[in-house]
Amino acid sequence: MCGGNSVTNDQIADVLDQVADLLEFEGANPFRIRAYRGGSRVVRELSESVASLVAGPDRKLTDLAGIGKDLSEKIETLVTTEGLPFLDELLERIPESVLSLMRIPGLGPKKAAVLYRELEITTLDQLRAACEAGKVRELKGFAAKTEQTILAGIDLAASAGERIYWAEAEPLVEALLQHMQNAKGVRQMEIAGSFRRGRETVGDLDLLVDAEDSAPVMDRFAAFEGIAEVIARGETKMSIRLESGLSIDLRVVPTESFGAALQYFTGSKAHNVHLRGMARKQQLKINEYGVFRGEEQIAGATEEEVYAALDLPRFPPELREDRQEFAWAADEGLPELVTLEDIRGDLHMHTTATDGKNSLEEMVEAARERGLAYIAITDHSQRVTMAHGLDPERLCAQWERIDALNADTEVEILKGIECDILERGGLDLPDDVLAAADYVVCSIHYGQNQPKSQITERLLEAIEHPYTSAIAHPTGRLIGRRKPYEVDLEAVIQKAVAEKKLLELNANPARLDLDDIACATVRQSGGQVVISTDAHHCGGLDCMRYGVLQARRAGLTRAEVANTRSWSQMKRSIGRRNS
DNA sequence: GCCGTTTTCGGCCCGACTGTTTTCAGTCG
Repeated sequence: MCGGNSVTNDQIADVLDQVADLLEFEGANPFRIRAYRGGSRVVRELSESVASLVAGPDRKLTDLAGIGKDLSEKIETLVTTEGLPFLDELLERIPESVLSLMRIPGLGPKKAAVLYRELEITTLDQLRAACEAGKVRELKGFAAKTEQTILAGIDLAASAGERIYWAEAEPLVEALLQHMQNAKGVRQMEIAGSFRRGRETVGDLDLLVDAEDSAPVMDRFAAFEGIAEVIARGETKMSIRLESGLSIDLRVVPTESFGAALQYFTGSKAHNVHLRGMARKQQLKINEYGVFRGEEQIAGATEEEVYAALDLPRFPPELREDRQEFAWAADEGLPELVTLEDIRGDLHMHTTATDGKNSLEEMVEAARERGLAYIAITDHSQRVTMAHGLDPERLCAQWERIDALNADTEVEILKGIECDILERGGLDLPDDVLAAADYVVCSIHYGQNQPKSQITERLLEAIEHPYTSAIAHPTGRLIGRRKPYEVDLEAVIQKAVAEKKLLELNANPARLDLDDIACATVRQSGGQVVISTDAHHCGGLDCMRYGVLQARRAGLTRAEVANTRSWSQMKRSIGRRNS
């Protein structure tokens, strides 16, 4: 196993993005810029480490679509020397801080370059001063209005690019749809964009409306609560910004184009670029109004129609990232993604015995209301003193209550424990206690500052332990506000697959601890994920849908999510020694 | 800079809106 502090995929991708930004600022060939951005995306979304790919003899970087001779050489340089001379050359010509100018809405590379060239502006503070002195309006291509826009945008630039959690956007989306329902002449309405694709976070919202007349729809849109400004308003398109800083785009389209527009505005951009490239090869053209052969529109009213015109299935929005979906469509067909209805049990939750807010009985009742067939009660173990973790005696007392409850409830209650992985390694409860549990999920709460190799070793040992069922928080993202611990996730995933133990995808929307890329890795290696809520109160059980959304983005099917099966089926497939 | 079952050169998704313009470039999604 290769350890050490090798360059991560994210770090490589960041460098490629920075090169793209700088090239853009220099006015380089837009397709060259796109190539760098494309390369960045490929690296960032790759489920294996680029560093190990470079080190290994069997595969080449150029095998990856979008990575050619030049990019592969630059990436290899990055991996082996941890630097990139080409980036250094660019930074000699352009101060890094000018890139912050491009974060101002409406200020792109061309205008930013003019500001730098003519006024030697390199920072937002200098730009503000120049605007206030009226120097900017004197530049060619600028005028008083632009100067005003820039000045107003400088404050926004500080927070630009901030994304909100999908779960935070959800109530806003519902309020917006509710509000827009009363607009005159609305025939269909849908939120598109990254929200529809179920991304963990969303940067803005895209509302698509099918209506005969756009004016009343736009008037209604302008009256949405919390609106700070109308950024633009045309015949078919309107943009607003809320006081919270979030912007919402509205598009009004005719019925015969609604499907094409929905497809177009759902994205992702990379998915659409790929799709349009395919269309071009078939002498077709796709835009937000439909699919066209010459002048003739051959599809557009529904998404099914648009995709069918290209001989493609309607991709679930969660898959539209130009990862593998087109290859799947061409070969074995799209996976049938797991749904919330498939989920039969929740295997991680807490009660008032430790740090939960509701009693055992209340959690069972809440699970019954949500139609779950089984749940595991997994309070903390004794080491977690802050949460009043359970020692063997208290745990056994809880299990007696569970036995009694199981006698007359339709929800099967499993005797579980969230057993701590100790700082020195090993588990927090004796083997004879763990052997008597139905379900043991292990996690790290202490010693998170240890070196990566040591944390990894602790997790690997826990996976190997005969009485464990699953590992919670394998990426270390879940640990409060503190910095997540560092871990060799690939090694953990490989081990879990080999030992037939489960990796938990936590459904907490703000702290998903297996991202879609990690899930995809589990999927590719033939492993199993368990989606759990880690609920600390009854309402927390509702989070299951966020976990399902994340699993769908990773392309996970019903069969690849363990808790879609009955408990008796599921426990047979876990490589845990039976007591 | 990437890519190729028409191509190793010449393409590369496509349209709306704004502001500064005398017909369009820049920006955005």
